[in-house]
Amino acid sequence: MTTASDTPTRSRRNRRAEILEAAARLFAARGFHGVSIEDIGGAVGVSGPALYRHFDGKDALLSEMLLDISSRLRESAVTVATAAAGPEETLDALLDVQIAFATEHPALITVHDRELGNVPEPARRQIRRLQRLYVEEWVTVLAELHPACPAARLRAATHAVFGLLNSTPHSAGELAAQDMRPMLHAMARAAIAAAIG
Amino acid sequence: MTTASDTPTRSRRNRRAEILEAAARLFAARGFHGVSIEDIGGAVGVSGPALYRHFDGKDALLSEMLLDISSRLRESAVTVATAAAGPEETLDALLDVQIAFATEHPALITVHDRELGNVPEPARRQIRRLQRLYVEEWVTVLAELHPACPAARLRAATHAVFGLLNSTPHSAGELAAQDMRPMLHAMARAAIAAAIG
DNA sequence: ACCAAATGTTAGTCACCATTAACGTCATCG
DNA sequence: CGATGACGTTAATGGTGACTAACATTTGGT
Repeated sequence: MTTASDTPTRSRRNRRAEILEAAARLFAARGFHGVSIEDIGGAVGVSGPALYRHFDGKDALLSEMLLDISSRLRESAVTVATAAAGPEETLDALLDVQIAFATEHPALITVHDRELGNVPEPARRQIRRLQRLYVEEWVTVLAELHPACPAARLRAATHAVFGLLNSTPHSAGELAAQDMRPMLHAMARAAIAAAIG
Repeated sequence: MTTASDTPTRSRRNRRAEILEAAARLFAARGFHGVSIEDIGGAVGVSGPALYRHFDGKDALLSEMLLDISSRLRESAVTVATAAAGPEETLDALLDVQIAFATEHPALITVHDRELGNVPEPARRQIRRLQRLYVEEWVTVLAELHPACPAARLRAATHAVFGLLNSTPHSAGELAAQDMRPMLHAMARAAIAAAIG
């Protein structure tokens, strides 16, 4: 109804990506089971079963979406962690990665931490693994900053910080991104210091 | 299959509450559309359409659930705000209310900020209103602590703090509640100070 | 121009699910 | 007792939605 039938040339280009993006937006808004194949097709200008030319099914679409998100996050974290000067700088860089992702792709973040339960088993394990590795990247850095703190506490604090940073989809529109990002960074920094300091 | 058929006397007592509790757990785990009436009935030992003796339908059940949650939160906030000595104490009390609710009823918190979109219109508006009033309770207190800070920033910071506090369902089992609660309080306090200070 | 792969379309099919109907049971209260 | 209402049960019913089948159309390589 709104988008999609722009240029007929673009259609051939990256339908897959277009579908994934539209599906993410819809899943974030109404939940996996609240969105039909027809809805997703309609959002990109094709209708219904055309999606089966690009994906094995609705489950496969979700699996690929979450796998992509968790891969990207983890990869960014690894890059940042290896290229860093010290734990303080690494933590700042990790925060920036997560904040950038959350503010630039709110729908992906929303889907990422709501819909894992709907991913069928082969992929679910892998996504969980990537998520765990991502968390461990944070925990490692935090442990360097405060070796005496038990790992369980560091992990819990990390999840709390994710909750803080991933709140952007909920407060969309309240504040401009240019104001939101440094505020989130400062809040997260202070929260971490309070948790493990 | 698991619970429910304990005492036949308890059955007559509070079926409604039992149903609401089971439904909350299921909705939190699989999402509103991922749970069938049959599932909910089965979870309390009756099967399927028996629920219609207690609720007008699946939508009505969700509406009542969210209305109850937002009412309880707002009422607690009002109580705390009127009985308080000063803004600092009020803020501490508000934090304790939210932390207690989030750690004691993780399923309710999860449903509360995921499923509003599935509530039909008469109730949706009312729930939104209660949620807005709850947020305003926080914003009012924060404004007293820092009058120069623009309201939009206070609102965004409040949402971020909710994200932090409501992260408990995600980090369930990492840390004992007795350790988790003061840590969340300290993190939230520090995050607020960093945001508006 | 011709073939094959890619990409769509529309019309089934089949399962699931919310809701209703029609029909018991049992306790309470007159 | 006997009726009434609370609470359940098992069969429809009707709609929706994922997926498949059968049938175009386009397109790029030869």
